[in-house]
Amino acid sequence: MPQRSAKLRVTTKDVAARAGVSQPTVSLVLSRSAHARVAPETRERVLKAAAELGYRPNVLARGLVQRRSYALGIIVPDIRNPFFADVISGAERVAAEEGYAVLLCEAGDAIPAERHLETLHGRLIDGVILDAVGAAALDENMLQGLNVVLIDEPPGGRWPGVATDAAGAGRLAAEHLLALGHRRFAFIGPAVDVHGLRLRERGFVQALRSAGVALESAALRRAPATVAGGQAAMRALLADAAAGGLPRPTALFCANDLVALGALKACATAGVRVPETLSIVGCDDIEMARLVTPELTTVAVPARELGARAARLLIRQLADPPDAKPDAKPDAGRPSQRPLPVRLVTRGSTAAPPPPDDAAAVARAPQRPRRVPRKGGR
Amino acid sequence: MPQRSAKLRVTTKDVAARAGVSQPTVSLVLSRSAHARVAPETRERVLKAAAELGYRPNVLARGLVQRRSYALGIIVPDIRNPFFADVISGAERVAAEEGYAVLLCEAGDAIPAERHLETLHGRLIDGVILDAVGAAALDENMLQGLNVVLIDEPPGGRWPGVATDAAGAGRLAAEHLLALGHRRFAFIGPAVDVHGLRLRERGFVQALRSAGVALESAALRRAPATVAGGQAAMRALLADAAAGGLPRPTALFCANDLVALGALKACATAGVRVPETLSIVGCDDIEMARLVTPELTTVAVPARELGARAARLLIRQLADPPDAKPDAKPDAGRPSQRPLPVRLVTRGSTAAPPPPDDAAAVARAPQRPRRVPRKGGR
DNA sequence: TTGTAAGCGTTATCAT
DNA sequence: ATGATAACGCTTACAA
Repeated sequence: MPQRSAKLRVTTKDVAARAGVSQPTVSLVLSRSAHARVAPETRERVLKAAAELGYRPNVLARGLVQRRSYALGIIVPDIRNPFFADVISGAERVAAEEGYAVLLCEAGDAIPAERHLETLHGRLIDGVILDAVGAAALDENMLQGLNVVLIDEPPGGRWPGVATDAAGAGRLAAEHLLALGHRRFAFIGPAVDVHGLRLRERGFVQALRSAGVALESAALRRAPATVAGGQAAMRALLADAAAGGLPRPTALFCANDLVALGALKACATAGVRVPETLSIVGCDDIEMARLVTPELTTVAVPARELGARAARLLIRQLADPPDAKPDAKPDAGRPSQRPLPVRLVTRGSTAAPPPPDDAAAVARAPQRPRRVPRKGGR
Repeated sequence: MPQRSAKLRVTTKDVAARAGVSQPTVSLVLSRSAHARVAPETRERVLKAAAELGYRPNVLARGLVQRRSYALGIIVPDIRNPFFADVISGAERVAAEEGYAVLLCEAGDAIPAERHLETLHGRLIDGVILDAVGAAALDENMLQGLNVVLIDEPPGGRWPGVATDAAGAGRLAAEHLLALGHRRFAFIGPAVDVHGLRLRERGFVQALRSAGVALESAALRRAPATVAGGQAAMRALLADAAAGGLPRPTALFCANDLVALGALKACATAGVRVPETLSIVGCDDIEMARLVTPELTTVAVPARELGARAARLLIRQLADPPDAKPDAKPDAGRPSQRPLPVRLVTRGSTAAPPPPDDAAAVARAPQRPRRVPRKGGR
C-alpha cells in the first residue's frame, strides 16, 4: 500500500463538516476562487477550516470528473542529450508555473514512443509534447483525442508545432564557411530521419549550391547523433581521405554539437589540426561547446525557450480548443508561430582554409598528434 | 476541454455491454489477470470485446479507488546538469518498465522542492525520489505519508536511500594526487549544503590529513556547482595566488565535473598549463570529461545506475511496505544498500607536480595563453 | 446563496 | 463464478 495512514487524508467532506456547510460548497470555494458566488462570510469559514485541517485537493478525483489530469506528457528520444535536457527544462518550468505536472518519457529501444503514448492516454493526459520522435511515422490514431504540440517536426499535419529555423542554421553555417574561403565541404548528419536535423542539412547543402559549390556524396556521412557517432564518422572520413577517395574537405558541418564534438575529438586523436587544417561547425550551442579546445563554432539554438514555448502553446491550446470558438480572431496564434531564430556563434574551430599547398593535409594526416600554438586568448 | 470527442472514450461498461456480462466482471478480467477467478469462456468473451472496442483503462479512476496513481515523482535541482540527467534517465527507464509514470520536477529559485512535494502529494503519487535537494532541511510533514527514497542524502533519517561512495571518491582523488607527488592542494566545493558533495570534500580532506598534508582554508573555495561557478572560483584562486596570498597549489580537486571543467577553462584562459603547472581532478565522469583538452581525470560515479537503483528500491518499497510483514526476513534489503562503488579514471589533466623551481608558476601565470606540446596520444 | 442529488470509471465487498 | 451495490473525492447541474 503506497498510502500509509489510510484514513488520514483530509477531504472536502471533512472540511465541510468542520465549517458547518455542505460538501459542494467547499468545492465551490476551493476550486474556482474567482467565480465565487458564495457569501464572503461562508467563504471565510471554509477557508479557515481547510487551512486548519491541512486540506489538499485530490487531483485524481477532480481529473476523473473533469476528464483531464492537469498533466502534460513530453516524449524525447534522449534525456541525456543536453539539447533535450534544455527543452525539457524549459517545458517543465512553464508547466509547473501553470500548475501542470510533467510526465517525462524517453522513447527508444526499450520502450517506443507508441507505448508511451498509450500510457499517457490512459492517464488522461491533457496534452503531449513530441520532440524529434518522428511524429510523422507515428500511427495516426495513437494521437487520437490528444492535444499535441510538435517540436521540430514536419509542419502541415494536424498538429501545431514550434520550431527553430533549422534550415537557416544550416545556411548560416555554410555562409560562414564560404565567407572564410572554404570550397571543399563535408557533412555529418543523423542516421535516422529526424526532421529538424534533416532541415539543417538541407539548408547547408542548398546554401552551398547557391554559391556554386557541390557537396559530394562521399563527403556526406550518416551516424547516430551522438558524440560516439560523430567520432566514428570523422574517423571514417579521415581514413577515406587518407586512402585518396575523398576530395579533401577543409570544412565540416555537423548536424548537432554532440556530433561536432565527437568529430573534433577524432581530429585531436588523429592529429588533424582544427581549425588550421579543418574547420568544424556544430549546431545547438550546448554548454560543452565553449569548453573544448578549440572552442566550437556553432549555430546557437534556443533549446530552453523552445521547450518553454511548446509548453505555453500546448497549455493555451487547452484553454481554447481548436474546434471551439470558430469566431475567434482568424488565426491569432493558432498556426505554428514563426520559427525561433538561430544565430551563428563564431569561435575557435573555424578559420580560413589552409593555403593550396597544404590543402591535402587531411589526406596525409600524421599518425601521431602534433600541436600548434593557438592564435588568441578567449 | 482537453478531451475532444467527449463520449468516445470506451469504458468497462461499454465492454460489459458488448460481452454480455456485468461491468465488475470486466474489471475482474482486465485488472489482475492472474487472479482470474473467472470462467475461461467468459474471460475470452470479455477480452475479445475489449479488444474490438479498443478499451483502455482509465488510470485516474483506478487511482481514485486505490488511493494511488502508479506514478513516481523525482525532484532534482537541475535537469541540465548531465549528472542529474543521467539519474533521471536511469530512474525513468526502470519506472517505465515497471508500469510507473515519472513526474519530473526541477526544484530551484522559481519553485522550491516544498511546492513540488505539495503538488505531487495532491496527485497521490506512489513515491518520490529526492536527489540533492536537501531533504534534511525539508519540513518533516512535507514527506508525511509519502514513500520516499533519497539519493546521496544524509542517512539515518526515516527514509531509505541509495548512495554512491562519495567519501571514497574524495579519497581516491586525494590518493591519486598524493601518489603523483603533490603536496599543495586546493579544493572547489559547492556553495550550498549538498550532502553528497560535502562527503566528497570530507573524503578528500581526510585522506590528505592522513597523509600529513593540510588543506589551508585559503585553498578551499565555494561556488555554485556549475561550469560558471568553477570558472569564477578558479579565477579567484589564480588572482589570489598572483597576489601572493596563497601557498601556490599544484593540485586541485573539484566537487564535480562541471566545476572542474569550469576551472580547466579558467586555466586555459589564464594560460595556466594543465597538468604541467596544475593538476585537476573532477568527479562524476560525465561524457564531457573525455572531450576537453586535456581530458579530465575524474572519479567515475555510476549516475544512471544510481537513478535506476533508486527507482527499483522505491518500487519494491511499494510492494511490501515497511510497516507490514514484520515477520519478513530481518533486514533483507530494507536498509539502504551499500553505496555504489566509484572508481578513479586517470586521464590527461593530472601529472606529477612541477619541479620546485617552477612551483610558483601558478602565481606568476602569464596573461597570454602559452601552450606546450602534449605528452601522448589518446 | 446554499444544499441535494447525480455521476466520473474504477475497484472492492458482498450476496447470489 | 458472477452480478448487484457501494465506495473513492470531487465537480456540476438543479432545487430550495
